[in-house]
Amino acid sequence: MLSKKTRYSILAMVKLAKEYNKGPVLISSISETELIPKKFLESILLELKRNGFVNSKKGKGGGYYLIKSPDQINLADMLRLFEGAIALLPCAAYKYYESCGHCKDEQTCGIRSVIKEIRDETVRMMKGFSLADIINRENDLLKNK
Amino acid sequence: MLSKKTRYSILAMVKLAKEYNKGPVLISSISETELIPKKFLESILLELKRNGFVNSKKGKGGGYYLIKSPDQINLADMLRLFEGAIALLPCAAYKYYESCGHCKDEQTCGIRSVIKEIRDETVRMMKGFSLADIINRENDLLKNK
DNA sequence: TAATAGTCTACTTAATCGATAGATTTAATA
DNA sequence: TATTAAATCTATCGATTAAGTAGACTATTA
Repeated sequence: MLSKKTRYSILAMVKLAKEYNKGPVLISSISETELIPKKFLESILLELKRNGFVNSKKGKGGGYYLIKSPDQINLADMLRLFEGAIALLPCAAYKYYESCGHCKDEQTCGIRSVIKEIRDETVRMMKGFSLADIINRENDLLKNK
Repeated sequence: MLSKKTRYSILAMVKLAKEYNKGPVLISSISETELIPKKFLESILLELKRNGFVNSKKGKGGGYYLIKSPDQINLADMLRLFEGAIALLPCAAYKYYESCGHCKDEQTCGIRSVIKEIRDETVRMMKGFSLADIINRENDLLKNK
């Protein structure tokens, strides 16, 4: 299950994607519409900024905004930031690889092998979902209602 | 990432699967070959027993053994025991459903919709991997080495 | 009945999660 | 230039969970 931090970051990013190219969005505006504790959201947005997802403008008329276009940001990127590895085991991860410290030979470990297979498919799916896809999905669901 | 508890339980179950129909296996034997702290392993096996995965025999010649055959126990079942929901969001879970408390209308929430899609595929994959599959995989990897 | 092996209760310790408070810096505008 | 609006930084906090340990107890069987 995703942490609140990750959930909040996704909610915030989708919100910013909806306001893409419409100027900066206030923290307090995101906080209110998405029901996220303001102070907590501040720290999340700051981290998103440090990692190149968003940018901000200080002072009057300031706020946060997406740097890249909504179809250039996918779920896999966002999850990795706050959750770390996508794989279920460290020995099956690429970007966050670590030995599990249990099996004698990683190359022939059956557990690792199947977990890797799951990981590969999960990453493939997550990369296939961008912020733009999520917004389109929402519009489709509204239409067919 | 899976908790140590879950990892240890998978290691222990695979071990028991390898010894299926060969009589009870000692906690200390599992602890030693799989490098799992004994006391911690005790509590894990107890929980696996309470949940119908294994059974035990006390006294001399005792130990733990699988109840069901290794091809009848899959990854999804095992993960759910110690990790809870497989879905990344509570609103996308079946067996552990909870409202997320953020969107106005769950039926048209784009985030939930894509997370559900990922969940469905993940569960499908996990159900496809049994303890027997993991052991077969290991044998295949050894053969092709 | 002695030895063996699982079971139960109760801790402990460290890390992480979720969140808040308050002071500071930056920028726009009146 | 003073005022105000925003983001930023530092620091801390309480609650929960993860990981693991200790030790007494119970059941089995040779």
